[in-house]
Amino acid sequence: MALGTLYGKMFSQTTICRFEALQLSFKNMCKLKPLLQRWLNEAENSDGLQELCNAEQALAQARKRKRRTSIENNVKGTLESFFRKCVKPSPQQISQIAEDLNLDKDVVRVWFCNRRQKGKRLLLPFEESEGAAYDMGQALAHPALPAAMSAQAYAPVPLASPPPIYLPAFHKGELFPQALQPAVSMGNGSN
DNA sequence: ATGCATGAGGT
DNA sequence: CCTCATGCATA
Repeated sequence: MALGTLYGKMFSQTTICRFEALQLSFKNMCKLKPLLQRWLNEAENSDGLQELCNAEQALAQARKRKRRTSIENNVKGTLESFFRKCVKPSPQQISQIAEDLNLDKDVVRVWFCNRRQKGKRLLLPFEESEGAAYDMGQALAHPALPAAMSAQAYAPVPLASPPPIYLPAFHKGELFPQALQPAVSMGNGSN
């Protein structure tokens, strides 16, 4: 709220949380860091006193948002398997899947959109310069999945040497360290 | 902390 | 329709 009244930009608990957990895209984090850091600095030296800046949340949400449909776990599992076969199904395939699972077409479409987005925010940071425009959909989480995906940009791994490119179970905090460093110094309030 | 949703900007 | 940045609603 304070952030909003001070810089005009308001952030939700969701965004703050995802920022702290480094679960935003690399670009997104870079954009947000300066703002959050600036706010944090001022909030510290100012002896916390402007916290009282009114925050009228004229929740004039006249918009009728669709209620969050809850997908059952077993159904999610099925969707996951479909995703592994094809990360970007055609509208027709989506309709098909939707019918199979007895779900709304849009729900399935959005599920795939979100699934792809989820996969990207963790992998993108690894992409080094170069024109390495892989389409790596989900290299992590599946150390064993030679799927039939039309791998077109993957290393022409001969045979006999398991390529270590499948990063072993890593943690969010181990991703882009150069960006993490400055971020870490923000959180600890003691010293 | 996260899952499903919305909307803006692009094809 | 997609990607991306975001967030309401809920686990």
